[in-house]
Amino acid sequence: MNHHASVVASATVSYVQEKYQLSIDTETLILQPTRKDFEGDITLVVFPLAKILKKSPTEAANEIGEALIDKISEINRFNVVQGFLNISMSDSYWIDQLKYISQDDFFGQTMPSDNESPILVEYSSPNTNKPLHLGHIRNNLLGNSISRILAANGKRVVKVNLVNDRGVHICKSMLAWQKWGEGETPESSKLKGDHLVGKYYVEFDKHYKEEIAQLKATGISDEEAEKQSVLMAEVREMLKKWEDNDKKTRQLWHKMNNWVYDGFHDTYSRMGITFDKIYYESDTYLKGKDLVKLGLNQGILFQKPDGSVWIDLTNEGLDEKLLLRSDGTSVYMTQDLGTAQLRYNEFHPQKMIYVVGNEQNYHFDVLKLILSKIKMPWAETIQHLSYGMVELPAGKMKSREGTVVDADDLMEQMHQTAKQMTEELGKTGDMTAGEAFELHRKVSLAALKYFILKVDPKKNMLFNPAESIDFNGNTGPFIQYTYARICSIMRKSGIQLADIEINTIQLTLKERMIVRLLAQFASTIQEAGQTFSPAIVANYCYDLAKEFNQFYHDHSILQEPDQSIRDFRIILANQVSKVLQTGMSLLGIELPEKM
RNA sequence: GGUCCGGUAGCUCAGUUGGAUAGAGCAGCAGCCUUCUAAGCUGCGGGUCAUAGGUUCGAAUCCUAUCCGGAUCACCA
Repeated sequence: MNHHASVVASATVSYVQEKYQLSIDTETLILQPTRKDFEGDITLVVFPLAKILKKSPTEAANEIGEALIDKISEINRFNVVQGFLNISMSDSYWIDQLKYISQDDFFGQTMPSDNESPILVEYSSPNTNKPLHLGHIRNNLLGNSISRILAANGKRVVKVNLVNDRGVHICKSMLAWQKWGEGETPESSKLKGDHLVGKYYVEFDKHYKEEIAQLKATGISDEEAEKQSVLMAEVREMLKKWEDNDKKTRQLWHKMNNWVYDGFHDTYSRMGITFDKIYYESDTYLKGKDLVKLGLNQGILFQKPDGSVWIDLTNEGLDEKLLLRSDGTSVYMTQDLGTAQLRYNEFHPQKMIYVVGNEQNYHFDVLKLILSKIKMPWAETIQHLSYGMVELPAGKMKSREGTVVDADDLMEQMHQTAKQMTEELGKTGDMTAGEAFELHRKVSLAALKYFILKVDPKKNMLFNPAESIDFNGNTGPFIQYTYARICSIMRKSGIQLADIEINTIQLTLKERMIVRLLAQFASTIQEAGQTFSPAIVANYCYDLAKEFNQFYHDHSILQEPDQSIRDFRIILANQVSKVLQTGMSLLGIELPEKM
């Protein structure tokens, strides 16, 4: 709760206590920021109270309003509209708030406590058979931003990535390269490693489809054709060799995976994505079998006659789920059980967050259920942070059908757009080539990141490649621009902030609004941390920037003749820039000082 | 078919534990640069909050049903 809200809440509670001997909880009071059309800073919704006090809403509102003015010197005025008590805090209250905020270098953030156990955030988790696309961008940006938001809430965060570097799909790329690659390398083809490998993944699919079509032409069923496919048999053969540690297969696997890692490294560093620890599925894919054994011994799991192991979740409204194949090998779920335990043993985290698309909701429901059924005490530390798909106008992105928006291409394309727009606006006339490049980079990434992160994570979102991502309006560059404007004022003022202080002045409406918004920053970060939603931070930054731009338009700052007012406005502007900087950094967005 | 998620302006999205006349941006139209950066600001038009019931002082928000869209329910990961 914001400071002024809690002041009003506790005063109201104690008034009701004293006057009526009724004890009410501050939580039951409904307080909200006053709507713009009415005068006031905070509004108490009186209907529930009126009921308790057995008075009409208007009567109760007036009574409480009078009492608040009486009790609290920071409360100036109030007005009652229907059942709403609109309360105005005094100018000096808001000025004190700004003073307090501006003296706190880490305003809004909670300092980490050392002895607390960490929060693990798993995200990205790419496959090494194809380059990253827009869906991965959303995953990476969300994971990265949520990690930062949790850190700002005083949590110790460990960012982990589980690379899916083995399996049938990897073998498809390998086989295709072996058959048709003619020794092509990233160097010889001038292709980024991940794109080169992805090319052979698509290549495999093309040949495989042809083969199936030919087989089906002989009059057999789909299923039968897939069984008879020579290509697929070769892939399985390769996977078998890989599992048997066949030297040549492993060499090829290493070589191609390293190409991909080089490519991923470029993409990650361009996006500003980092990890504290990287797991490889090739190291962990055999784990989890001991947990299955435990479950069998406990009688939670059962074995079918063919030897396969299952769990029956029909009582929970789910289905039966396979945990070990009849040949004793493990499946996706088995591995995830194993890696969860591995991480628990390694970090003893208070929470393990998995940033994974909502298509895997079912998987994580089952994962948690199994763990709690076999009585792992840490089962409830697992949390699936489920986010929606990025859709194209034609529907879902599909790698094999080529309907994907490639991450590298998109970033490059946006960089070029930023460059073009910046030049049209004549912004880079006095910049060196290097400075201009940095600006284009920051602006284009801000546009992309903000575009993704401003949307509520759990919702699906749409990206239309035909329309370029905006640079005006509710966008990252808009917020950057606001920041750059303030930086410009600071440069021109020639003032050291330490040399000026805030005096008591009369505030304009806009000035009040901005201080009020600034004061909400701390609770915004908390809410974002609790709901795992960078969108809340993004929308807050937009509101603040918009409010400031309106203020900027009809208030002079440096030209203001009254020194107290001028100093106040300089500190106010500076504080807006600090909050924007912090807020945007939680989204992984950099702010340029000139643009 | 079962389960889960979603449906708010032409388009993309906000809308806090149920609260006042449902908000932004884009697109469209009309204005504002001799004055701290016009990537900005101001104004106009644009809505049956999918539909129908219910709960109550009060519903985009909660409940029920229906319609539409998506995901998922593999000895794939």
